[in-house]
Amino acid sequence: MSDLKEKIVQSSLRLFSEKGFHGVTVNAIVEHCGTSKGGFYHHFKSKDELLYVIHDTFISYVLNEAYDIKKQHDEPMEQLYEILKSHVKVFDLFNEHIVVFYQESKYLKGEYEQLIEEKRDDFKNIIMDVIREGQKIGQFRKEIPMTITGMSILGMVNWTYQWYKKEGPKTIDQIASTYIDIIFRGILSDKYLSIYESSRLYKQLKF
Amino acid sequence: MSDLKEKIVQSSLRLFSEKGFHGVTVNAIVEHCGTSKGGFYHHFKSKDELLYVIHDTFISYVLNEAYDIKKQHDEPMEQLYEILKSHVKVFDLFNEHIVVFYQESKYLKGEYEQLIEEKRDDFKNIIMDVIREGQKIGQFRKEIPMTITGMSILGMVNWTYQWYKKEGPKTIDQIASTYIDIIFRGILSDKYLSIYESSRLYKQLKF
DNA sequence: AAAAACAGACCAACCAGTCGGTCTTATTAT
DNA sequence: ATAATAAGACCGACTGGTTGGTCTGTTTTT
Repeated sequence: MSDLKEKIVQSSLRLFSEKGFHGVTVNAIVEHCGTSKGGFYHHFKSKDELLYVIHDTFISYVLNEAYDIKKQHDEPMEQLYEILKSHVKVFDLFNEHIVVFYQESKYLKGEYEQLIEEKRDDFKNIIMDVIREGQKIGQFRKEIPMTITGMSILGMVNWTYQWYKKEGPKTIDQIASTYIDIIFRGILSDKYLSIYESSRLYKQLKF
Repeated sequence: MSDLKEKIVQSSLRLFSEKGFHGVTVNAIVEHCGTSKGGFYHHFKSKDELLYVIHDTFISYVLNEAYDIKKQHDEPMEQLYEILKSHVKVFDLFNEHIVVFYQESKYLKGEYEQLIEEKRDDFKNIIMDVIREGQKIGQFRKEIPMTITGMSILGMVNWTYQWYKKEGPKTIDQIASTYIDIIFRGILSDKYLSIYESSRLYKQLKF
């Protein structure tokens, strides 16, 4: 990716995450990074394409992480643990991407919308599969509905974008640890809760 | 509130929640509810004021509910239980308000923004106070940080707007029950977890 | 008769995107 | 090596359509 294109993405991330997609004009973007309309439209077909690129960069990264983790671990408990840990860390790496992703995805047009939705669903399904499998083999409690459990976890984690600030008092590791601990107590079966509490996983957590 | 004003709010709720604030023109709204520009601007100073009214209706309701519950119960555990139960139910009553509230609040201007932010903070503080008090008297686990715990809960619950559909397979009561169960297992101290599990509160839950 | 409720043509501002042109870098021909 | 040429990168004035909001006038209610 050329220097200018990267610069445009960075500027727009900053501006979009602050003022929203519709609160930022193309002129504002090119001014912010010291280029021109011509420069912008040389690298992007439209403002909508820029929005898509931002979305895709983020969701592709998250999705690949999840795939990798699922390959490297085979216990649902460990898979969930690692996915959560990795996914929360993304809030440090892709802070601005995430704000845009969750605030502006409604404004993705046509094909762009579909492409992102697919990957978004893929990620959701990975989580759901982990939970289903975990319930099946008795690691997770069977009495609570899978879908709601999955959405609870996603909600707790994804909501982070609403309040997390890099300069804030809590590190991203503390946040991840707290999430994991609440969730694991909440959804692990009694048997596996005690296994978990005496395991390496639990000891890694830092509050 | 006059008939037409109510109609305008209803139409705009429908349209905003589907297409977003910037995806809907004032003309689209007046067309949808069979009035005119004149009719619209007779009742609202601006499109921005309409957005504010929608925000305020919702957050004021939620806030009052929380205040009432805090008065009627004095145990943090019960307060949290009732607030969660009531707050989740709001997704049935104010489905469209909520979508607009969480998607478009960035576009509130000037004073409107401040007014809403205040009430939003008030609500957050109520939750935080309940958790702080609960930790202090030993109902909630002390080892996990209060702020993150609070935001976890808010996240899990608020995220509901992203996926809940009235026609969906899960009732709002099932969802509330699942949230409460996961959260209570996650944050209650061992002593109070067993109290909770043999209490009336637990028996009310329906998965 | 006066005030409030509503209608709809009109306007001014704004903004995504275009287009002809310039400058810089890469490629080819001599 | 150098001139000639092509290609890519970038500039910025301009445009055409859109949209929030206004204004004058009409109807309905008090």
